[in-house]
Amino acid sequence: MAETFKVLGDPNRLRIVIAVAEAELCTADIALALGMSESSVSHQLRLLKALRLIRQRKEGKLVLTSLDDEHIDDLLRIARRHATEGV
Amino acid sequence: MAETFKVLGDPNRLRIVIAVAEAELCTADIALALGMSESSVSHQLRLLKALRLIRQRKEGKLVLTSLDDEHIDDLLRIARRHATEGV
DNA sequence: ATTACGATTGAACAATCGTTCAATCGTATG
DNA sequence: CATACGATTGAACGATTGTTCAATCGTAAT
Repeated sequence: MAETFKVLGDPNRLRIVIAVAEAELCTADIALALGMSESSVSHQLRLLKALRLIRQRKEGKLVLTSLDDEHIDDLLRIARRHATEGV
Repeated sequence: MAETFKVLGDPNRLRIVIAVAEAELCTADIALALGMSESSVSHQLRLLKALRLIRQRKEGKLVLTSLDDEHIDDLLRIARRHATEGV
């Protein structure tokens, strides 16, 4: 449980999760969209996958990443509400 | 948002949150229940309070801590389900 | 006023973390 | 086969983190 929260606790990792929650993206596009290096994105994707926050499938030489399940969406939604409501 | 997740991402802090989700506790009792030093608990409570995960009220020389709102309970429930379902 | 005790604080330390860099792998395409 | 490119990996570095320790504060009781 703590590990699930911990991976979501890094700003860049959270941005990755939010990005792939909206659309299935390849590693390079995530890096481009967030202004990160591909290397860094790849490192983080491995962590996110290990904790089953994301799912990955290969298509040619691209690796496409998307959210793993609905729980993650729920976590994002509730955390956003909590963070927002404080004004 | 990331800070909310981050603060729940430390095992001891998460245990504190879970403990006070079940009952309103004073700092010393949390320390006793979790086998932590009072100092460490106090440091972590300050963080948890800063991010509005917990609420505190004074009663004599005791400081009683409880969960701040329902969102936190929801986050705990969903994260537990996600962590558990992987078998 | 003194004692006792719960609570808080700040400094310091070891441990963990996230990024960068360079090298490498895998797979299409020329 | 050779090239190009997306992706991954491991080592290394600086930065951040959580705990401990000692000192201090606040309040209630003697």
